[in-house]
Amino acid sequence: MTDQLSRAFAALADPTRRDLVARLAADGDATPGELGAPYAMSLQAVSKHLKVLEEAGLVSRSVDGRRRPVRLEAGVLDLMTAWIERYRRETEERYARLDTLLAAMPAAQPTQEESAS
Amino acid sequence: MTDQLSRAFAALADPTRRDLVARLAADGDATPGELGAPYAMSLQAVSKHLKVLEEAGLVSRSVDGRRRPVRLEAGVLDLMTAWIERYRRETEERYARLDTLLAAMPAAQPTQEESAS
DNA sequence: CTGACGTTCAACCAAGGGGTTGACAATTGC
DNA sequence: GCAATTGTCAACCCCTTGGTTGAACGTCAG
Repeated sequence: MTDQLSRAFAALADPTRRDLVARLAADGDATPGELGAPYAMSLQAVSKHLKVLEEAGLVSRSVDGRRRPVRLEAGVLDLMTAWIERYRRETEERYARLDTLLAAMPAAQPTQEESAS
Repeated sequence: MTDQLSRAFAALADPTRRDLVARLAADGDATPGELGAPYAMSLQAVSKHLKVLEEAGLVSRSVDGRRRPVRLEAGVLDLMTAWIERYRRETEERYARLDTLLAAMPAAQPTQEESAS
């Protein structure tokens, strides 16, 4: 599970981390303290979640005095949609081909049900 | 980790399972045996992977004699892209707004260093 | 200087994940 | 009927993960 895509999918598999991403997208940069406030969870736990997101490339942390503002990085999100959409499209194309094939058949050989004209 | 989106992301966090999805998308339905052949891994392990994909709603298994053909279900992929794209778009819109804001400013007020007093 | 603040690091724990092997169930072919 | 084929279930092992607490670090305010 060392590749970027695996880390990204794993990162978003956690509801808390998805919520963090959602809030960063909606409200913009925020500090761990601000981000963790809504959760019934220690700040250390939030820090760990942010680390996971960072190692997945979904988030970057800078240093500003004693604060570490967190920023959402959209790049990896693109990678993910690219992956998903590729195979979703392939599937749909295969189905489409299969449909035309079935439609072109001589209205016989029903696999489960028939619908010829 | 009980919700569908969490299960789906977790399912695709594993390279083997992503490969299974990729091959199902490219080649269409296949049996566990066929799917597992390329991997240096027991058939039981493949079966587990397929179960994870099934519980995520990414795949369905039917029964045909002693075979259990596996089919890729594209629906959940849509859910995932919908989630990701929403926040990617929000992020980009926020950046765009920020850019116009900065561009509209009177070319002063440096954020990191200052010399005015 | 000192103390409060914001954050991370380290050690620990319970639970889950990915793999194994062994046993079992169901279907097919001879 | 019997044996081979196809696949799942169950128990187990090891490593990772999400959470905890306690300590430490750097920074800002008085």
